[in-house]
Amino acid sequence: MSRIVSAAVERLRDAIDAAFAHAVSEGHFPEISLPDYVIEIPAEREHGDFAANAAMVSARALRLPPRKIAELIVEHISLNGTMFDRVEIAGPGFLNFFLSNEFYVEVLKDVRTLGEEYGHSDYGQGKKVMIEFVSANPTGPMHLGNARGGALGDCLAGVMDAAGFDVWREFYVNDAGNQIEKFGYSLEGRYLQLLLGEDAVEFQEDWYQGEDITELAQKYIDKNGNNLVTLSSDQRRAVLVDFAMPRNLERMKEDLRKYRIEYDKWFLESTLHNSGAVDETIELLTKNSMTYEKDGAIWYKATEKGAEKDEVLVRQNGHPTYFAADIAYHRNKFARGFELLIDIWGADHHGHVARMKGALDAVGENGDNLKVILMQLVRLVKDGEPVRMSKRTGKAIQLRDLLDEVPPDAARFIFNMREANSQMEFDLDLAVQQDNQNPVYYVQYAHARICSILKALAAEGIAPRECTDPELDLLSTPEERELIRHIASYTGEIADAARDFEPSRVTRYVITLATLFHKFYNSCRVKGEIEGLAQARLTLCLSVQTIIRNVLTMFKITIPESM
RNA sequence: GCGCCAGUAGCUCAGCUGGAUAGAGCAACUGCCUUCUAAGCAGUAGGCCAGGGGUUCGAGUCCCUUCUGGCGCGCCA
Repeated sequence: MSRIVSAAVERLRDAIDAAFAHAVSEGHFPEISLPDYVIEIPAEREHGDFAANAAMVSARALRLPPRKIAELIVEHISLNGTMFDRVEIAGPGFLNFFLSNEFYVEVLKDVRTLGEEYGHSDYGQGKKVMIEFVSANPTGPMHLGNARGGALGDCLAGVMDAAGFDVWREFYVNDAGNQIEKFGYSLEGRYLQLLLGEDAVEFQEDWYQGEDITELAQKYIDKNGNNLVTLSSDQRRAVLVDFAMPRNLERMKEDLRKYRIEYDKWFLESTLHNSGAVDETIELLTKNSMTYEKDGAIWYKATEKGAEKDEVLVRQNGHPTYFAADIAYHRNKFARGFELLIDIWGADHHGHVARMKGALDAVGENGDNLKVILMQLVRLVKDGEPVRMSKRTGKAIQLRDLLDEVPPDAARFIFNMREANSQMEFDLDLAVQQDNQNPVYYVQYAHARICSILKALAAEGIAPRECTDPELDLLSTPEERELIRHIASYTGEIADAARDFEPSRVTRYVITLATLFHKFYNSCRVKGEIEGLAQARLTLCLSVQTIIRNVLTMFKITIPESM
């Protein structure tokens, strides 16, 4: 478990607190406790490796100028046993601390020891977390939003796993309810039109218009002919849905596999209806006085939980709504032992979030244990122009269209460069480019370069070996120091990304790591240096290589040895 | 009308619980390969952080307000 940075900060804080207490005991300060202060990494290198604002935040309480307080703290501080060897007072009263050689040496030894475990932590304490993502309707192909949701959910799962959560990936299949009804009518319509002619059925406007429906109907005919024509409409639709939906699901699984997404479970909504879980949930809400009847429907008192209006649970026609089933589904998740539920939804569902949390409270669960990540829309751009339609089908861009053009490496990486909650532009030209500015290549290239160094040295009979502390101390150029500091912050970055449910933090982290490595590469050589320094730099290269591998593995992106 | 999200360089976006002179990539211009991969690096230029108030030692960050954009407000999901 790499805790070097947090341990360093912790010990620094202890030292500052002790210095303050010491100064109080000598009567320099009144007997008050030090207010909360921050230890952070300053923007400017000259301002040290870490800076504390303790003197400034306590100025008012102590009725002393910040710089005077800072001076007294510095006079009484002991840096023995910390990872720092120097402190300066700067600006309005910042305490700027400088890391000692010991820190840099320890970081590199840590990465070497931990290897592929480097970056992992017990931040999540083994908490069982379910990430439900994509969950596209099985009535048709997946769209571009599903592409973003897939990359986001799968990579978040990787981050949470690394941060010490017990992660489960799930896809909720809406194989019941209204849209399945509509799916049935749509299939039936096309089926009859194909056999009896266009005018046999009036194809309703709100049915599924996509060509995939016609294709499925045609497939059924190819296989079974016209055996449904004489059946009742109910029977016909049931047979067609039973035929078509598994095919749609299979196709979705196939597309997602191409996208390198595998789920622990595909959960069928129909099982909730069949098992009585939906009815039971409605009964429970009724028992808790959270429902009433109006206009022949059963309503949930959402307004009692702060919502603007109440919601229908059971329609006039006796069918439960999506909302009712969704409450039952989330109860089911908790019942299976998941302590934290993460749902990834399109931002157009934001109105549903508060309702869902409130409803979970209403059935005796804690709505706070549901975290909904809202994902803003993606705008596809090509040649600087927005792309709405697929060239191939003339219809809205599908996940499949995207993967036809963009390699999964690039798609997964680019979708995770932006925060979920920001509208993003997906530049097709950039994603497709194999040969220049594509950010995923930038990172992969750093890895390939490291492999290349290793190969070049191996050709001269030089193999990496463990370095002594004095040898690692040789890594003292600004580029080397900067790189090592960034390496040290990796574990914390993973934990922060898990805390914020933001895998994009890790993406940006690894881009910066690649940048710092490329800078190092351009200013320092490995091959040809004296043996000790060459080995120390080799250790540094291997550390970078380890982290790039860990990140790309976590994000399921390929790791090329040469490019 | 009400609600949610956003507005930072020409473009796409960072800016961690408020901290010191606001950053990166792309696009533009200038340099760097007889030496470990130039898919790289160094440099120049580019900003009233949408506008206006406020909170405080200190605001891109917090509060109020106006403007602009996206999305919601179904017995759809």
